[in-house]
Amino acid sequence: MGRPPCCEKEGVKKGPWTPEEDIVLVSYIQEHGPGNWRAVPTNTGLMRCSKSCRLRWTNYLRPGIKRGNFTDQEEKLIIHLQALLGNRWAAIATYLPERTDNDIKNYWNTHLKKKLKKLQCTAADFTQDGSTGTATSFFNDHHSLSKGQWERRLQTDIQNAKQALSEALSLENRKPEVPPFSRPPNAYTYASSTENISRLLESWMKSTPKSRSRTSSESTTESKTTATVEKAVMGSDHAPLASFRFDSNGSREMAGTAVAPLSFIETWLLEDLGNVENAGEGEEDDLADLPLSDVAHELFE
DNA sequence: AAAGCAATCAACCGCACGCAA
DNA sequence: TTTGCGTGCGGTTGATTGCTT
Repeated sequence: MGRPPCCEKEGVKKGPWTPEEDIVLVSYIQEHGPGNWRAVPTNTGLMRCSKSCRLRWTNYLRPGIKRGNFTDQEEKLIIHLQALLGNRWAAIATYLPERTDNDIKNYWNTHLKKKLKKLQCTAADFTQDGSTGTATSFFNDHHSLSKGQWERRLQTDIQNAKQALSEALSLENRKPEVPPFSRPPNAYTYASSTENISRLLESWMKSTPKSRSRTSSESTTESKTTATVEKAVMGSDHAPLASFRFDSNGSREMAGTAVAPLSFIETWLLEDLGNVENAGEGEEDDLADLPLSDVAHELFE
């Protein structure tokens, strides 16, 4: 009884993906579109679990993924949304379409948690001093409540967020543009995948043999890998577009790539954060001074 | 230069959910 | 209604990298 494993454990490769495997996966998805992941290892010959293939695609190879340092705005948005939604990383990631839930989760666990903890200590110090430091309000808002009150409030927050999200989505649905990730598979372009892999290969090749262990076959093929990727991904019936992002009112421009238009709630959050940012100095204190619940109640009631 | 430690992040694991038969 | 499958999600792990001593 019980569910069978998603794949046979024996003969399944684990660990980091090689560029060659990435090529195979991207080429396959380029042809068939994402989905039906169980069939991917069988049809591609990849010795990978279907889940592993899906994860590799969604977290790394998928078009439009931005990697690298989080901007101040992104950071604040994550903090804001985490306070509102809790550890619902997938939901949070919908407001940062260029970041994966995994990325956000990692960033939260490695950077933001510590940062907020530090802030919490600072806030406690402020409170003890009898001052009304800005960092206190957020934490007082949540921590002074009893557990039951806090949970009810959280439920309300979640409800509000859901409502806001559906409103935002309905607003976006009226626009001709459709977010890239909600497009049917055939509407995807894979230029960004090429860029992703090229970037990946570049960094991979830049690393010294000392810093990165690899097989001899990998090292002999690396010089031609980038070209192979380009060929594999670009040399197909799917004409690679320069960008799958859109440029319209409210969109952002990043590294020459137009970014999807801001949703209603995202705009609101960023505006709010912008105000906080401009309100004065002591950014870290201001960070924690986001009256989430109250604003949400006022805004969405 | 080398060893030890901490930080980071890609990837894995297991559970939950939705849907079709 | 039940069952099985495919997929999504969040927590956790472990390899790698960078920093400190």
